[in-house]
Amino acid sequence: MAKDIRSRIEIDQINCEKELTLALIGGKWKLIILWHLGIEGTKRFNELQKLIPTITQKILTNQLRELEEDKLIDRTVYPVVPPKVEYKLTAYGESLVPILKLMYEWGMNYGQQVLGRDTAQVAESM
Amino acid sequence: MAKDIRSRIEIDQINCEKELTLALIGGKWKLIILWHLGIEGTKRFNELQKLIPTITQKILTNQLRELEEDKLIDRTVYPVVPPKVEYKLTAYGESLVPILKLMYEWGMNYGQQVLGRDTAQVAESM
DNA sequence: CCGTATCCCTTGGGATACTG
DNA sequence: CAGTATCCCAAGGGATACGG
Repeated sequence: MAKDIRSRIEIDQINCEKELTLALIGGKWKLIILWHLGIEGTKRFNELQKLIPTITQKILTNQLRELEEDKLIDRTVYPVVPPKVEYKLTAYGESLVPILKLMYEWGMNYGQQVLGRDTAQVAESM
Repeated sequence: MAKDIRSRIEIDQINCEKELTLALIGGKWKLIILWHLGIEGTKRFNELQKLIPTITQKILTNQLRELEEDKLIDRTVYPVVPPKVEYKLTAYGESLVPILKLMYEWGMNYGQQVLGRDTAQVAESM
């Protein structure tokens, strides 16, 4: 059911479908989350937390919930103690990866040419 | 000089270069502005205002200023009365258009499949 | 381990009015 | 025509603490 999604992103206020895309990836941490899941595959909650040290638990949960609601990631709960929860991209999420890569390349170029920032080491670490 | 840009988008807090890209296009109206300038070419201030009826003058000015600061658009002032100001994409702005088109296509697909929204008429109007 | 529940605060965006 | 100048608001994000 798409009702929740519609309400979350206020679809009536979207002028064009590219803004819908932006609305889905526009959260402060969503790009990194999608990137890690896209490049490195399935991750547990605390693995993501280690990969993104400055995010708080609450916000990580929040961002993951929204991505799940928007059908970009899947959440799998294993009924064990202690809890184990895994996140991975859906087909929709996967189809977004090429765009993320383009954004990455464009941003790297821009960073070097306009900001004079060499991003080689960042590129490696991601 | 890139100092202003750095400070505006708080470059230290960018984890990866795709977030830099997001930071540049992430304003509420920037995608539409870039789109119009990219597809239809140079526009005057009030032409943009007519194309985006629900934006206020202040916000339009603000978004245009930021895009200009970030070297994505050029602003040309003609010293005439009444004033005439034209906006158009820079080379950097142009290089962003393919990404916008991908976002547009992805969003249209997503809209149809996940939200069940037929976006044909929107597509025509843009 | 993987979350919720509170409380707080900044920032982006907006309504409105005025001006060279 | 193309802007500033004020004032205002809601929402997203964050610090911290607690729970199954």
